[in-house]
Amino acid sequence: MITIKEVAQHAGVSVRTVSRVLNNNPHVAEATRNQVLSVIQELDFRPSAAARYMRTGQSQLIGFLTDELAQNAFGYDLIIGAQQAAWEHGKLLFLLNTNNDPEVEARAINMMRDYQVEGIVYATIYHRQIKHSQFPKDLPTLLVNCFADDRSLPSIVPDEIAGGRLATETLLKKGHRRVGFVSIAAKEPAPLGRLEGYRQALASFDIPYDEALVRFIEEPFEGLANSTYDSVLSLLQMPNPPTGIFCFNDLMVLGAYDAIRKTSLRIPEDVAVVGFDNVEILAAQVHPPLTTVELPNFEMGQLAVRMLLGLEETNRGGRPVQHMIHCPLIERKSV
Amino acid sequence: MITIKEVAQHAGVSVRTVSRVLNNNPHVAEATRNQVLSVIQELDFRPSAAARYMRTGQSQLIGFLTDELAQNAFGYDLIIGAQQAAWEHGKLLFLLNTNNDPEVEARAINMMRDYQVEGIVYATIYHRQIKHSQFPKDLPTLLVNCFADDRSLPSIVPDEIAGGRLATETLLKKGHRRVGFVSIAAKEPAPLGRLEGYRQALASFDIPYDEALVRFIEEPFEGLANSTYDSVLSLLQMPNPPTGIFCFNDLMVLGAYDAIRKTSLRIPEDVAVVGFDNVEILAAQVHPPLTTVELPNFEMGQLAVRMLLGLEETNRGGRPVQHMIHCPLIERKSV
DNA sequence: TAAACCGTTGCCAACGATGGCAAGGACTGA
DNA sequence: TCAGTCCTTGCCATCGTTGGCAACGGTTTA
Repeated sequence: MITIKEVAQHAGVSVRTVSRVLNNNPHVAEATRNQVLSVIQELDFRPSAAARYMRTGQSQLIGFLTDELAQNAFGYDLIIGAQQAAWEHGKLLFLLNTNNDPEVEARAINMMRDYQVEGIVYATIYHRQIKHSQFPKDLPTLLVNCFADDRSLPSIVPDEIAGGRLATETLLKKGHRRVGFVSIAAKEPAPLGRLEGYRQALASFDIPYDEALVRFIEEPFEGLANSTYDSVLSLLQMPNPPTGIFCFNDLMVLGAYDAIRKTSLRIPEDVAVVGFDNVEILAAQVHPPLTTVELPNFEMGQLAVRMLLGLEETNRGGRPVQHMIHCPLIERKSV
Repeated sequence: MITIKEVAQHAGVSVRTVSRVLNNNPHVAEATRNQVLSVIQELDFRPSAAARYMRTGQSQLIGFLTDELAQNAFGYDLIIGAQQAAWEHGKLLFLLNTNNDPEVEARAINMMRDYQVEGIVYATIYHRQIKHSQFPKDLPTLLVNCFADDRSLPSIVPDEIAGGRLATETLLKKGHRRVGFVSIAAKEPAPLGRLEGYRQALASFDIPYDEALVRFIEEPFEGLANSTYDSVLSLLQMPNPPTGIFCFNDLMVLGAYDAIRKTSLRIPEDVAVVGFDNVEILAAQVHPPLTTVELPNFEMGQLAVRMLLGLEETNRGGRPVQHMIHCPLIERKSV
C-alpha cells in the first residue's frame, strides 16, 4: 500500500505538501502541485480513509439499517435513493439488514458506532411506529417509513391518506360511483390511512360510505393475492357490483385481475382497477398495465440522507420534522 | 467519544492492559480483567474501528458492488446472503450500486480501496461476461452471476443448463410430450444455457427438438409479460399445441397465465407451466402458485463472501474456481 | 543463596494522515 | 539597504489503538 510518505519522497517534497495538495489547500505553488499530482497518479496513491478519519473525525460513513426491507422487493429503491444521495456528497453507505431481530439490531448499531458513522437511517418495510429508545441519543438518526413513539426523531413517511384519496378519486373522476376497496385487516398506518383517504374521496363526491363495498383480508397475509381473488369475486357477485376497485397494494391486484377475468368482465371497460405501491415488475407487467399510486421510495431514501447530512430542515419549531411524502399517481391502462 | 485512555484512567491501569482485555490476551489477571470490563461497560466504551485498522491493517470491510442488481427485485436475496455471511464473521458490507456506469464503477472501486476493503464482491443482475481489467489485481475479487473474460477471477454462476434441463424434465416426467419453451432472443449465458438444457431434456426422453415449439422474444424487453402473452397464445393456437410450457423467467409467466386463461384452458390440468428464478412475489402469488426453478441468490451471496474470506476453496489446480451453482426445483401447483 | 523463570504490567513507538506553527526566500516600499 | 509582507514549504505533534520490549515481584530450581 502506497502512503503519503512515499508520494512525498518520490515528488521530492514534504509530507505536509502532499497533504496540502490532497486537500486543495491554496498554499501550494502550481508547479509543485502538478509535480505531486503526477506522482500520485503514477503511484496510484489513494489516501487511507481510516488514517484520515483519525485526524479529522469525519468518517464519511452513513449507516443504513433496515428491518426486513432489504429482503423484500418492495423497498429496494429506497436503498438506491439513499446510496445515490450519499454518493453525491462523497459519503458511503453501510447496509445492515436486521431481519427485525432486536438483538441483531442492537449489535448492528454498535458496529456502526465502531465505524463512527455520521448518522443512521433506519428504514422499515411497513409503515409503523417504533420505539425511540433503541437508538443512541448521541447519533443523528432518521426514520423512514416509520416514526418514533414519542416523535423525538425526524421521520419520513408516505402520506397514506392523501394516497388513498388520490387512488379513489382517480376512479370517481372517471365516473365510477360504486367503488370497492380491498384492504388488509391490520391496525397500521397504511391500511388505516388509505381507508381514511378512500372515505374522504367518497365524501368529497357526496357518495355515502358503503361498508358492503369494503373488504378486509385477515392475517396471515401469505396468500394475499389469492385472498384478494376471493374478496373481489364476492364484490363482483353483489347485486349492485362496483365498477371500480381500489386495491391496497399492487400484489393484491394479481388476485383482483384474476377475479375480474373469471367473471368475464373487461379491464378497464367493465371494471377499473387502481393499485398502490407501484412495484414495477407487477404494475408495469400485468395486463393491462396497472394505474397505481406510487410509494416514492427512491425519493424517500434520497431525502433521508439529505436530511441526515443537514442539507434539509430536520427541525421545525424545536420539534423533529415528521415529513409526509406525497404519493403521485402513475397512470397506465387499468382505469 | 470515549477512548481507551479514559477507560485506563478510570480503571486505574495502563492503556496497554485495557488493550489486552479488549483483545482477549491471556496475560491479564482475572481481577484486573473484570475491573476493566466493568469500566468499559459503565462508560459504554467501544474501540474505534479506524484506529484499530491503523495498527492491525484489518479493516473488516467487504465491498459489495452491483451493476443494476440492487435496483431490481430479482437480486436482493443475494445481498442479504452476502451480508449475513459477512456478519457471521464480524465483517461489514459496503454496498455500492453502479447502475452499470463504468465511470461510477471505477470511482466506486477507488472508494472501496480508500476504506481498505479486504475484498470485493461484484454481482451482476444478468448472467454475463465482464472484463477482468476493471478490477485491481491486488484486491481479492469475487464475481457473482458473471465471469471474467479470461477466467482470471473466481466466479459463482448458476448452472443454467442443468436448470433448463430440470425445468423441462419436470414437465416431461408428468407425461407431457409437447413442451413449449418461451425465451428471449439474446446471446447470453442464461437464454443459451436454458435452451441447451431444454434440448438435453428432450433428448433424454427421446423427443425430437421441434423449433415450432420454441419462441424467442426480441428486444426491447420492457413489456416482457405482454410479449410472452402473444407467444404463448400463438403456441396454444397451433394445430398440435403443447401441453406444457417452460418460461424463461417468472415474470413471463404472468403473460403465459393470461394467454392460457384466454383460451379457456386450465392450469395445470390442460397446460402445465414451469418458470425460472423463483421470484417470491410472483411465483408464490400467481394463481395457481408457480412451480419454478430457483435461482439460489441467497446461497450465492453467502458463498461469495465465504470464498472471499478464504473459508472455501477459490483455486483449483492453479486456476480460479468457476463455481456452477445448482438451481433446485420449487414445486408449487402449476404442474 | 543466586539464578532462572513465570505471570502480570507499563512504556513507548508505530500505523497514515492532518494542521499549527515557524522558517526560508522573494518581493515590495520607504 | 533594510524592515515588512507574502508566498511557499517543512517540522512535528496528534488522532486511538496495538504490540514489542522491558521491568516488576514472587516463586522455583540448582
